[in-house]
Amino acid sequence: MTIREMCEAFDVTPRTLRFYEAKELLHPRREGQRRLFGKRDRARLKLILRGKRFGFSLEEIRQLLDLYHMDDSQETQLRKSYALAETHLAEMEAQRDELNEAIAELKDQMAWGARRLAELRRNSAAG
Amino acid sequence: MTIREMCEAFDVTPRTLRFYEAKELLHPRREGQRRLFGKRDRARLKLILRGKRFGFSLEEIRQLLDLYHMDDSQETQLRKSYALAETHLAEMEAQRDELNEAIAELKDQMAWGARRLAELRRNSAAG
DNA sequence: AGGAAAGATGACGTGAACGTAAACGTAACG
DNA sequence: CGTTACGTTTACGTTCACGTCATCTTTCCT
Repeated sequence: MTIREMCEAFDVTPRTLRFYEAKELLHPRREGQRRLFGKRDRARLKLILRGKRFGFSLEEIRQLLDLYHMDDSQETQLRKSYALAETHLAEMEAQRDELNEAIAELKDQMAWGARRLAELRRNSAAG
Repeated sequence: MTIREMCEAFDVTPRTLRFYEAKELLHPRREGQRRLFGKRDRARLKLILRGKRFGFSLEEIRQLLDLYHMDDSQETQLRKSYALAETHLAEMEAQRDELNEAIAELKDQMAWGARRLAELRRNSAAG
């Protein structure tokens, strides 16, 4: 996959992909001097963009990415990755819980607003 | 509440609070020239920090904040706020769903890692 | 061969969200 | 009455995550 195809598939700019490579979040292979993105790169980019939406920094994401290819690691590295994963999992679950709470509160506020609107409508109908 | 108390209560710096005021996210009243933060400011700051954790920009948060005091608004403003709230609610629910998916995937990866670790342990015990 | 299109590198620019330092006010303490 | 502590404004500095040229190859088309 060329850089352009990659950009269209994920709605990012070439600059972004080169930037991610410079930051070692992506490692496209080269054909001559051109970048070629494979299946693995697409999987990683998907995770990167997801991580961003959750508010993780690129550096945090870079570490997280290693968790998704713990394949050929030594036990020491595997343990480190696993521990990091536990931390991040806890963070994500906490964030989900807080998000649910925020959603509930926002719904409350909206219900209140809806009542106010209905009330205003009744008054204008009466007036 | 003084700025210092506020900082300790929410673990932010004075600079941050002044910055939020400059951006019109907070409106502490003044005693002479000193800032005094009330209950309302604490509620707002809580929402600000929450919003940040969910990846919203300060400008987005500023708009969201108005949703939480739709009290004395006119119908037109109330409708606008309500519509904005619906948009944000949808975003937050989408984010929650994606977060749940991400959590599930990460758990899968960790289960896989756990199996690898167990396997390595068996091998070293055998060796 | 000539020229547009796509991709690469390098360098500088930018907006968001603060950090940090300078210079000043003031209120309490010894 | 000095100084210590906390607060203020103003202004410039910094980090992150890219955007935006400028310049240079490589490739593809006619």
